[in-house]
Amino acid sequence: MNIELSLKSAIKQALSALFQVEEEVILQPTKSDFEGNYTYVVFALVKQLRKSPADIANAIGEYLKTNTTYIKNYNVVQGFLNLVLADEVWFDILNGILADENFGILPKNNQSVMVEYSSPNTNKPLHLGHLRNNFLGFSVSKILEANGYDVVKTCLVNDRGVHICKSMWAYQQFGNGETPESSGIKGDHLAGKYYVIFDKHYKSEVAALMQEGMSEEEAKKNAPAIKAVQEMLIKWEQGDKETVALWRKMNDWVFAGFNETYQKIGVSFDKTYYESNTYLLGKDLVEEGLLSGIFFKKENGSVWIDLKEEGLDEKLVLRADGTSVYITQDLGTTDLKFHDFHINKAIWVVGNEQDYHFEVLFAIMKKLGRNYADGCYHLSYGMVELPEGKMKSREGTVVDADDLVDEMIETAEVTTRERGKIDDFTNEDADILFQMIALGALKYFLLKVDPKKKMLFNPADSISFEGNTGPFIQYTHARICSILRKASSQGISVNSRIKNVEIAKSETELIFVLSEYPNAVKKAGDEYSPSVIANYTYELAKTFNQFYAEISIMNETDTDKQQFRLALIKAVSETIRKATALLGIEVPIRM
RNA sequence: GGAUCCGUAGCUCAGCUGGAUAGAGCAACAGAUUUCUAAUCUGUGGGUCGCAGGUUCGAAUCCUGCCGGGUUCACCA
Repeated sequence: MNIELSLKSAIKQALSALFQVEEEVILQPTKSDFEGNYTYVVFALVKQLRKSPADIANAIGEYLKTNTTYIKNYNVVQGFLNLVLADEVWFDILNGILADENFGILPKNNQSVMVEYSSPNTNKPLHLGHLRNNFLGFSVSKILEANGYDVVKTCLVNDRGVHICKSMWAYQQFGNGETPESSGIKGDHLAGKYYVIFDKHYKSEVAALMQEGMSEEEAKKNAPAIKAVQEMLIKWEQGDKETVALWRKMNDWVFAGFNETYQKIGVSFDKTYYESNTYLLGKDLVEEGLLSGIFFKKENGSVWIDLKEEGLDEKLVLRADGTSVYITQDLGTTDLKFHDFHINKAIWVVGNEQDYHFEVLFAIMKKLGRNYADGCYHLSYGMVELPEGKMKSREGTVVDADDLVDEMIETAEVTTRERGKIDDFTNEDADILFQMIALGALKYFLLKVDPKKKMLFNPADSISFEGNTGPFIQYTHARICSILRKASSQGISVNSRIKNVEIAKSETELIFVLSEYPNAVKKAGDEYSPSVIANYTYELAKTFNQFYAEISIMNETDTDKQQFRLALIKAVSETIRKATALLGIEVPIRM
């Protein structure tokens, strides 16, 4: 049963019967300082009914108490009607949750959505910012699935362009045939190494030219290294055998490196697009737009669109020389996505520095008459900053994803070993646990903050496993499993249907929080926000721990009470597991 | 300068579709373990919700202006 809906309709009925009014009923959880579970605010009715708030509230309360079975009691404070649910209701709710294998999974909505995330460049390894992106994308995919969508996870790899040629050229010049195997360096890091080497080399060339009297601007254009890279790009586009072979070789190293990282952090894709395949797309859309008069050509041959009516500006969609710009490609790939899959919506998980780009992209799609344009959404997330400021690759302040994960695993190991609770684990099981805790901590840390907001990554906080953290939630799950193991070892099984018993406040609170899980899933889906799930899960874990500190289960002599509590904590552990799964976090049965 | 996002406790963040005395975690301090995992729990202190107006019975929440900060405004991606 959904008590909230039942209550709402009962109140609606009361309003109609008592005052002959039709009103949308909004309920809120009662603040903990007051007695009650749900609160109805009556101020809005005062003017209309010309009665005092207290009179209205009392009348409704009395009506509910006599005409429904949900309400044990009520109290009125100012215009707030606080409703205390009848004991039976708690058992109904819990039985409903226990009987529903798919608790928190919304029915299929026959809609499908594509979530594009990660989308790395193949010239350097993943860093902390990518982790936020990957965790967000993966989690949002899971959340949308739980909201009834079919989800296609995609990754658009930026595997071509000037920046890729930079690492290629530097490797050609200074690589001496080094490979991941010969150097022991992970492929993506190896490519990144040469990207850095290029940058150094290029800078020294620029500096030398400036010494000779060239302006900085000129020097940057004329440095031999950058010219060589530009030539290389042209050769690549012409399909020059040697260039393409080098490109393929280095990209393969990078992909191998990325895959290793993806596997370790537990993200995956259903479909990978490569920009090397798609970068030419979009030109036919430019043609289309020109024909329909949505785009226009300037004297030099460049193609533009006027988006002033949309509150934007004029925007270039094709260069004078006929080559694509960034947005041209995106026009093409967007069409491709909707063509390849029968999707109703497409989501791009991309940092907020591209807000303008996506505004323009969607506006153009709409003008081109693509009826899917309204289903396009830019999940724009804020930057991850360090205590000393922004991450800057040039200043070496970038936090590398692989290094960070490894450090977290080490910390998890040290912290866990210290407690001495898993001394009997095999090394293999222990390693699985350390990784689970490390990633739980990291993912939770990055996901608990509203995606839209920029966030601070403080290394000291991120390795904390106490308080509002992933490991706290994992620990709570392990605690529950420990009790269930104890019950099982005593031959006590957990019934999936429980009897009504005397119930304590910490128990009703726990059931209340449990009952809100589907709301959290819905809200997280509507807002594309894993932080809603993270905050919910923390609330649930915290409420359980309060209950745990107060109420014993295995020492309970009343078997009905014990059964009730076992069923309750089982539901809690399962809900924790389901909720954390939506965040891409696993929970252990011991830790 | 235009556009856009943000500003809540010492720090990191919730709350923002208007509701009661603005909540958590960390840090500080004081307690709880012969009892199901103390990675836990209980308590104490800590706030002009950037500032000023406005709308309303009621504003952290909505509107306007200002102050402070981020991002963006390439024939780069």
